[in-house]
Amino acid sequence: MSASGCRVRFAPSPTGYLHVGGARTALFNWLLARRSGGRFVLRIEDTDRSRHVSDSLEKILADMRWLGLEWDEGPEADGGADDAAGEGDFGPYCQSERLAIYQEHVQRLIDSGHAYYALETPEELAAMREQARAAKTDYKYRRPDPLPTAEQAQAARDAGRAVVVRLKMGDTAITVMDDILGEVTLAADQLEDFVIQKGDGWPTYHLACVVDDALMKITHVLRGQEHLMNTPKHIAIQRALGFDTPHYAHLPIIFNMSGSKMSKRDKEKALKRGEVPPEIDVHDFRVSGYLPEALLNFISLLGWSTGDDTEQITLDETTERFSVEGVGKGSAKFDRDKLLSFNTDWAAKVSEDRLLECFVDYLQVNGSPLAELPEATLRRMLELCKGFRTFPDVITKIGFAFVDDSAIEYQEKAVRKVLEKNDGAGYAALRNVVICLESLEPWTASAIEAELTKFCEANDLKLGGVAQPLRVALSGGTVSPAIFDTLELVGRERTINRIKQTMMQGSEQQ
RNA sequence: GGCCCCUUCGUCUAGAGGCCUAGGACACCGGCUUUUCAUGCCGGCAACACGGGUUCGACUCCCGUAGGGGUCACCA
Repeated sequence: MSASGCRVRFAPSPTGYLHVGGARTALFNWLLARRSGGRFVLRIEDTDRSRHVSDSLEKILADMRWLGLEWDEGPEADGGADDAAGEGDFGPYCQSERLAIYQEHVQRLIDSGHAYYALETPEELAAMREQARAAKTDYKYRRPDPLPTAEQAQAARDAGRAVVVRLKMGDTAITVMDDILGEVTLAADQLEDFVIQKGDGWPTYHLACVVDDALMKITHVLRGQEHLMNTPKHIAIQRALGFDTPHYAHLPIIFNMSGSKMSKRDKEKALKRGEVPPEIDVHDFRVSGYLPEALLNFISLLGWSTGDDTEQITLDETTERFSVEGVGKGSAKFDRDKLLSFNTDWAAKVSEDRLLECFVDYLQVNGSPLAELPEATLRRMLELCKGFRTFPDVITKIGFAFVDDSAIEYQEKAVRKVLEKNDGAGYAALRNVVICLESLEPWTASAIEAELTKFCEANDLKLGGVAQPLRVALSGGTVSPAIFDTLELVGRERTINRIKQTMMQGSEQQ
């Protein structure tokens, strides 16, 4: 796209957390704005009060910020807006605060003969649809003739009936010029007079969206392909109102590996089956210990590619390379394995400071007491667990170092294999090594390494012969970071204590 | 069902008529490294949905078929 200074928008409905599909849409819009030196507008589409979920605006803003997709205009914008509200020059940016604007435009359409009052109730409409379905014919709303007058509409309202406003569709086909899909034409007989103002006086999505895009001077609309069939309606409204039509680009839809649409439903279903629910919302990935860098990078490659063999690139590099033309037409499946791989690589790649920052966020968002650990300790944990895939792996691997000695659970399998096998060779190793450890000075990884190496030579053991028993003694299982570092981190006192505790349990059983 | 969109390895994709013996990444399989678990390194398996055209030549262009998806609300 050669256009410069694109004004784009991301327009979520406040119905919960930000969905990954929405995040991809937000990202592409953000990318286009940054790439063209334009503005990224965040607009909240909350015209349906019945669907409103409390807190969801805050949640969406938090998710956007976590991803690093800052918006220039919109609620709590930090784009340096100089208007009173600090949101931007074309606010308000929540549709719930723009009712008068919509009603004014609806009135204009009525006055100009482009729209009319319609008196059918939802029940009547549903019955007509049902009738058509039973007769196996296509239902299409038929424009009343003559049209209800303003007086009739008022009389209906006075009688307690809700009155809607519909837009008159012309009798010519409408062609969408899509920057990804090309020309898409919808024949005139496929278009019907649709509702632009609901019975409660609020605009429908179509009207609000078009009016806002025009008033907010949006030049490019990037949205999901599920909106493709809405676009002719939007173009019709634009024409009736005398607005310019922005560029449109409909992004391919993101699916599950199973081929179904990714939805919150998946979480409920998994829960019902007693499975771990899959991450669907951005917040889910945050809680599961993914890095924003990895999620963003992975998501950017859903429907778009760098054009060469490079895949792992920063947001800045993505911005440099991104173009709407480079977006593919086909839908994409969300491959969690690949995301996991990306996360592993990003965790190994970002700076220590950044990794620490993300780790702390992970711990906090999960309400973990480990969040209170000294920074140096958290850094050490991260360093010892290098190669981890997501943050929970770190806890799994080294979390035992931060619990009470009495909380260690000894895994039966590990005890049998590492301690009891060969006439209790593991116990024997522990019994002997604990003596060396008790007097070792200083208690550092290198000193421990020297001591254990010496110990192995003296006892004709391989390192594993003592490292594994120590692992079981300290953690209850067979997995930990390098044994010397682990001992250092756990500390002498607790190391000795856990070894003795292990031996005691062993002798009880014998 | 009507309309619309889509179709390269299992998955994400590169490919814009000869560069293709179709490239990369994830997954998978095998090997190496290793005190455990990971990580890392090396190697391997694996695709142009099908059928017609057009062309000296089609993964690339056209038509059809099949399959997948979207949409048909006073929800966005």
